[in-house]
Amino acid sequence: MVRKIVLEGRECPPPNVYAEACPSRAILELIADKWTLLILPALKRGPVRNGDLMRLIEGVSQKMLTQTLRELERNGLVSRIDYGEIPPRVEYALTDLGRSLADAVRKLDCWAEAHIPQVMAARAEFSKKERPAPRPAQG
Amino acid sequence: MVRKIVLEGRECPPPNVYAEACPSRAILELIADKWTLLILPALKRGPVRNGDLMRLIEGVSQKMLTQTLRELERNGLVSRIDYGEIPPRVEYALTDLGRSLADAVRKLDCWAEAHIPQVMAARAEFSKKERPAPRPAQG
DNA sequence: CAGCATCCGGGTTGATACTG
DNA sequence: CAGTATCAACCCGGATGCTG
Repeated sequence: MVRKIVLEGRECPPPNVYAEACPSRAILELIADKWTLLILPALKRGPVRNGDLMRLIEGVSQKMLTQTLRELERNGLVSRIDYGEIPPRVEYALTDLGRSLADAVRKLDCWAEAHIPQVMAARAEFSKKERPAPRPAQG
Repeated sequence: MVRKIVLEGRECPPPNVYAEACPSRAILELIADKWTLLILPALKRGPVRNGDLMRLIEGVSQKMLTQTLRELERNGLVSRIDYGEIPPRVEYALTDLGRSLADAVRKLDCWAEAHIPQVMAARAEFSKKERPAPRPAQG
């Protein structure tokens, strides 16, 4: 039996994002952000304004929203359209690059929503397992 | 007409993970973690030992590895198999639930790796845009 | 080898106030 | 409305030392 970890394979073997120095790691960390995971699919609807995003994504602060959007813009996933009006009117939209990622991200969102029952059940199960002996103290 | 339903299902409208109170948000935040994004696909290869993961995933500390694995276990995505041997031997594997998520997560990893050039290019472009006039002073 | 407890520095986040 | 600036609080995450 070869107990060696086989790296390369057609089906699923993960890529080499595991290398700390690889740029893909940095990109991955951009994606591994709770606001990114919410904002990206939200933009699939089409150009959205700042205020609309604020209202849509409950719990996000103005600071984090802008910050995340900037980061996404910097990485070419989102485009910012400033109409130069007064009062200000700015719209955010997915770029082609962003769209290709938003599809994958949306799947995660859907997964999260679709598997709430299973996860909840697992948590309950885990609690039980963790406390097999409720410390009978003394008799 | 069934068409409308099909369109809604496969097209983009994001789900209601946007509600702060919805459990899916909590689940999403579990996913929105850089180590989760690396560990999950890593387990697709089959049961893996702690040490192997440490070596595979560069830069992860023992603490974060265990911590993340615990969290994944708690949520029913990963199963922990302790062989009760000495020296200790523990293996981690995906549950069915975890497997279904790992597929989606792996796509993100692949995306990150596949789009390095585009992202790099976008960053360069962004830098230029941010500094349109490098203050040429006078000619 | 697997994993926990502890300490602690710093990055990240939220609140608030302010601008155009 | 969109966005910045500032500050304090917090939590994350690394390092270390110890256990079985």
